[in-house]
Amino acid sequence: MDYNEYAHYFKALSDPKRVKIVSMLSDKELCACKILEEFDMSQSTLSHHMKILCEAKLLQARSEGKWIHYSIDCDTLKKMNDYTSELICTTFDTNTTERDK
Amino acid sequence: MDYNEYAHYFKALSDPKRVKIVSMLSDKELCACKILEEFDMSQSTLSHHMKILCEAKLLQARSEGKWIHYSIDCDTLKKMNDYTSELICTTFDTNTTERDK
DNA sequence: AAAACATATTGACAATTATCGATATGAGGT
DNA sequence: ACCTCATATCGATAATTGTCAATATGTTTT
Repeated sequence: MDYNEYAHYFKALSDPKRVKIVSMLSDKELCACKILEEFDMSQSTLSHHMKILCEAKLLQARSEGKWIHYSIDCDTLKKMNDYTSELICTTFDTNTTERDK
Repeated sequence: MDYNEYAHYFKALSDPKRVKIVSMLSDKELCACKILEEFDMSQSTLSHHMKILCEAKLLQARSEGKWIHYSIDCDTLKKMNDYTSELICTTFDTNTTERDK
């Protein structure tokens, strides 16, 4: 387990605006200008957030003319999902006493 | 969707040491002193990290004598898991062209 | 070539964070 | 009562982060 790698993924989602951006991309790809419309934030700030999400590989970017289309990088999301799955499955159940087992 | 709530969860795991702490608790509960043994960190710093994890409800604490036993809060982990699951399932597949469909 | 549009980068600043040593609290053991 | 152990809190500091305005880069349109 590379703790740094996972912390990097989670850090990318540690800001509510970035959570919203990723959620907006759940079922489609969008260019930055469309994403910006949903926020009260400067263009440079959004660009900064997109960079963080791409560098953490939560998003992937696809250039087309003057637009850059962003979408979710499923491989990374699957890794995050697997991580939390394992924590749930193997967790010691503190709500169950020895007697109950 | 409360973006603040989810950002709070993810923020708690945005530090590699906290990822390690949560992983250590994947199959058992541990007191802070046992966790501290695995780190090169002061006791006050660990206490700070435990507070962040508990306040984000990723961990729960159980007092017993002079010890405090920490364990994973499954409800929150399930929420995080569900969030990433939805992003994976409903994601627009950018690796598939219109022609392929 | 110039204007317009989409995005990235730079430089600055305030707010937040991780860290430590020192100290406080609180529970058991002697 | 005192000492020890486990944990929390406080105060300080260096590093990181989110934000903006200004500017740069690159593409399309006129």
